[in-house]
Amino acid sequence: MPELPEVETVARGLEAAVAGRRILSVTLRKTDFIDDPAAIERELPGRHIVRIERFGKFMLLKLADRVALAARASGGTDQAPKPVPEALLVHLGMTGHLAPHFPDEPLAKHTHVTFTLDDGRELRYTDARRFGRMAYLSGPRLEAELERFGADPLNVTAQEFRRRIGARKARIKALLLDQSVLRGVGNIYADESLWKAKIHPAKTGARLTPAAVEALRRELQKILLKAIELRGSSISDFVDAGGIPGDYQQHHKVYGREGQACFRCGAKIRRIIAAGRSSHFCPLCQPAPRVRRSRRRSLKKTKRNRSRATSKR
DNA sequence: CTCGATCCCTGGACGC
DNA sequence: TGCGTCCAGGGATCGA
Repeated sequence: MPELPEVETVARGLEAAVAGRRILSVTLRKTDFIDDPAAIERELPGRHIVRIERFGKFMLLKLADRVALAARASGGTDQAPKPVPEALLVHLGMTGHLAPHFPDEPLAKHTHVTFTLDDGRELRYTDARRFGRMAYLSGPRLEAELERFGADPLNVTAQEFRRRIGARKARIKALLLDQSVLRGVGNIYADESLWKAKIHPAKTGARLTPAAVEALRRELQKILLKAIELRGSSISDFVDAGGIPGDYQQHHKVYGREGQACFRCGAKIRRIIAAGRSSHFCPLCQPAPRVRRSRRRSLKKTKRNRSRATSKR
């Protein structure tokens, strides 16, 4: 499942493989994961991909600025029009792949988009579950879309991390997964960094000590960098733009290790659902937060459950 | 503001 | 072998 390190790996591979290429034509098949399919068919043919960047879990295929190209072609003008940023956003979801292929390679199952390139190759997007997303955006709409997301976990400062985490009443696991808090962290790296920082996933941000918050930031960054170095985790069918799996899954300490011994203390790794996702942790190294439940609240809950049960009949 | 529930989707694991 | 069932999960959305 592509998270920050996996997306970074694919983006780097695509940067090396297709940056500078021109898109000749677009073929769409299933389009229910595309924001505006007609815009892609209309805007992309003829455009140069200048570079590929990662933004959170998105890849941005930046397109050559039209105005600059037009100005250069006409030998310049008296005014200098402001360049309008344009990009194709690609989110790989759970099972998305974006990779160049030779046209004689058979079309893989679930290939939904093909970009024919000016060197004869095809950039193909396949996605079995179609949890991914694709969108062509430009100008203010592109900027507005990117503004929805939080800090890049690799660059976030201690101060900003503390501001985004330390004052929140939500569970730390939910905060790490919330893309408007941090962009790029998913379930694997959330669990791995919480284990390393010895923080229980159900602890709230506000109940973490400043030292714990900073430890989490540092461990998260170290883990993400190491995972990028190993070209990501291949736990389902993740492969990079060249079809090669990553190696970081061999370094997972808790993810997918339910019932196995903690590498630190030997206790059995447990799995709970937090923020609607399975969360793997060590019950000894990552002690559960003390639940301070008021009597009033527990009564309320009982009452509500009872009324819900009766309303069913 | 935060929560859980629900939906989207398909392949793979598992039980019989 | 083949069927049914459950589960995985990122993100949007809704109601509490």
